[in-house]
Amino acid sequence: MAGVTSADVARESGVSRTTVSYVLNDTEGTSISEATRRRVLETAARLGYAPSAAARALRSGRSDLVLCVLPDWPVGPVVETILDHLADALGERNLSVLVHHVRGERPLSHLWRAVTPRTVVGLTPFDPDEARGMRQAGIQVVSTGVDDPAAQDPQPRIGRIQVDRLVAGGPRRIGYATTDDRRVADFADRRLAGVRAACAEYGLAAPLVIPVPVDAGAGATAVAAWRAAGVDGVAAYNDEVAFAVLAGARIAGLAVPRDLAVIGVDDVPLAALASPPLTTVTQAIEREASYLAACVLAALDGEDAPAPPHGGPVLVERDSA
Amino acid sequence: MAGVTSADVARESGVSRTTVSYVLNDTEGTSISEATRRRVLETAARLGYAPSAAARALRSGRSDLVLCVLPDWPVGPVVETILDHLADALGERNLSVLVHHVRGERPLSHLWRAVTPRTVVGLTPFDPDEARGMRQAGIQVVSTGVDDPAAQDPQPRIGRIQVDRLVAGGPRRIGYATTDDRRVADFADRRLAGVRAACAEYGLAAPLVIPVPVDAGAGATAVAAWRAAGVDGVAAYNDEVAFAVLAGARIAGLAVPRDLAVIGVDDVPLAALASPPLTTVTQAIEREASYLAACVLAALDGEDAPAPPHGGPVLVERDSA
DNA sequence: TCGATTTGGTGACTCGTGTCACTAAGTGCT
DNA sequence: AGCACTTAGTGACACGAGTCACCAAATCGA
Repeated sequence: MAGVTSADVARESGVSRTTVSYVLNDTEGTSISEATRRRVLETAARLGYAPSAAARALRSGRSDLVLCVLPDWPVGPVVETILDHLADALGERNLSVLVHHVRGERPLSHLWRAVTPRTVVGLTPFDPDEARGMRQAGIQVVSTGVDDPAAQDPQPRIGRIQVDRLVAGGPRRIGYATTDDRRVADFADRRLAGVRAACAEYGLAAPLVIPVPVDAGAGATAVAAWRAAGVDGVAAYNDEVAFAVLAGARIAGLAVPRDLAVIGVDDVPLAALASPPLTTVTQAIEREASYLAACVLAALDGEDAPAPPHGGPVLVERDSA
Repeated sequence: MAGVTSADVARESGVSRTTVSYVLNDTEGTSISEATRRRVLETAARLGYAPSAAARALRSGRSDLVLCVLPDWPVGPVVETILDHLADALGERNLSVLVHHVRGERPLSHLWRAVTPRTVVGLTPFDPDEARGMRQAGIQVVSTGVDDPAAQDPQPRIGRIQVDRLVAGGPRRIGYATTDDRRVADFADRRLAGVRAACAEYGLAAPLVIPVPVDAGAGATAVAAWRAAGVDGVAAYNDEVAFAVLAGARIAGLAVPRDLAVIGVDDVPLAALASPPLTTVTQAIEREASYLAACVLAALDGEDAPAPPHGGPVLVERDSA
C-alpha cells in the first residue's frame, strides 16, 4: 500500500539495502560493479521508488525545505512577488519553498520542529528566543527587517520621497493618510516619521494625520477634514489607502491633483489604473527578493551573507501628485 | 546543541522514555501516577521539549500538517481569503497549514513525500496519477474544482449573471474582456461560455471577445475596438481586467456606465474604490472556504465529504453597470 | 606461494518516536 | 493464604534511510 521502500528495491534486485543506498546516493569511496549499479537503478525506476524524506530528515537532521514565515498582517502583491522570486531562485537548487502564514499566537516552534526545514526565512524579525532555538536545532535563520542595525531603516526614506514629490507639485500643507490596521501600525509610523522630518525640513506645518479605512465613505470624511484644515497634498500609507483617498476626493468633488495631490506606496498592479493614475513610491522588490534568495543560498553554503543591495525606494511618477 | 529529545526528558525526570511518551501523548489505556505525570510535564516544559515530527512522521506515517497546493496562476485576494479561513479552521484542530506555490514543472511528489502531510488540499484538480499516489501513501486528498462531476461548474453562472446585469441596464451589444494570461485561460473560457449562452438566450449577437492585458493602454485600444463595433456593455474576466477597461474608457472619454457599462468578477477590495465604483460578481468565498475546511476536517475524521453549500455567485451592485 | 591491496558487497548500528508485551508491586475478595 | 485484578512502569522492536566496520574473493607484486 504505502510507499515503496529501499528494502523493496533491494529485495527485488537481489542485493542488500546498503548497496541500494550507495547506488542511489552515488556515495563516494565505495565500489559497486557497473552491472549491479544498473540493475538497482532500473529496479528503482520500475518500482517508482522515492525516498521517504521523513526518514531521511530523521537520519541526517536536514531536509530540502525552506520554510518561509509570513507575518500576521495582510500580505499584498508585494509579498507575493517576493515569494515568487524566492521560489524560483531556490528551485534551481532543488529546494522547495513552503509558506506559513502566522495566525494568532500559535507557537512557531511547533512548526519548524515538525518540518525540520533546512532554513527558515522570516519576512519580519523573529523573537530572539525563537531564533536561538532554531539555530540550536541546526536550522539556518534568515530574516529581513532590522536584522542588521547598521543598515538604516528604509521606511522613513519612503515618507521623505513622498513629501518631496508633493511639495514639488505645489502643495504646502501636508496630510498623512495612515492605516487603521493595528498590525501594520509600526510600518505606518516609521513612514510617517519620514514624512514628519521632511515637512520640518521644508519649514512646513506638521502633517495632519488621519486614519483612513479602505472604503470610500471613510475616504470622503478624511478628505473633508483635510480640506477644512487647508491640506492640499496627502501622503498615504500605501496604495490601498491612497485609493480610498482618491475615492473620497471624487465624492467631495475635488480634482486630483489640482485641488488635492495624492501619493501612495507600493505600486500595486492596479495603481496605474486608478483615476487619475496613482503616483507612488516603490521598493524595488525584485532586487530585494533576489537579495533575500542570495542570503538563503549563502547561508546554505555556510558563507556569510552577501552585502545588501544599495539603492532604496524610488518614485513612480504618474498623475495623482 | 541540537533539539532536546524525549530521552533527555526521560533521563532528567528519572523515568523511562516510554513513560514520557505516554504522558506527553495522553495515551489511553495506560496508568501513570499523577505525581510522575506532573514531573514529566514540568521537565518537558523546562527543557523546551518539542517532538521531532520527522521521527513522528516516520513512525506513524502522518504529521500535523496540511499542505495546500496553489496553482501556478497568479493568486489574488480571493485565494488569500480562502487560505486565511482554512488556516483558522484547521488551527483549532492543531493543524498547521503550509502553502506551496507551484512553480514550473517541479514534481509535486517530491514535496509531499518530504512533508508527509496529513492531507493535501488542492485549489485546482490534481493529476489523477499524482492523486492516486498520495492516497496510496495514506494522505487524504481534498481538491476543489471539478472533483465531483455531479456538481455543475459555477463559472458559466458567473457569465450569465454578468450579462443579466448588463442587459438590465440597457446595453444590447456585449463585449467580453478576457485575460491574456494563458494559465487562467480555462477559467476565462468557462465564464465566457456563460456569457455566450446568455447572449444567445437574450437574442443578442455573440459577444465581441478581446484580450485585455492589465494596463491602461491595452484598455484604451480594446475600448476603441468595442465602440467601433457598437458595443455598449462589457463583461470582464475579473476585476483587474475590469479596471483596465475602466481606465481605457476614461482615456477614450467615455462615460461609464452611460456610454459603456462594465462589470467585473471577484469583488476585490479595491473594486468599491474604482471610478465609478465597480459592479461585480462575487463567489461568496467565505462560504466556499468554510466548505473547504469542512471537507478537510471530514476527511480527517474519516467521514464523507459534507454536502456542498448551495447558493452560487451573487451580484454586487455598484455604479459601473 | 605468500602477503598486500583492490573490488564488490554486507551486517549492524543510528536517528527519535510510538506502542505492544511484559513485569512487579499493591489492593480487594473469599 | 491464594487468586484476580488494578496500578505504575519498563524493555524491546519497528519505521526507512545513511554509514561505519567488516568480510570474502579476486588481483597484484615479488
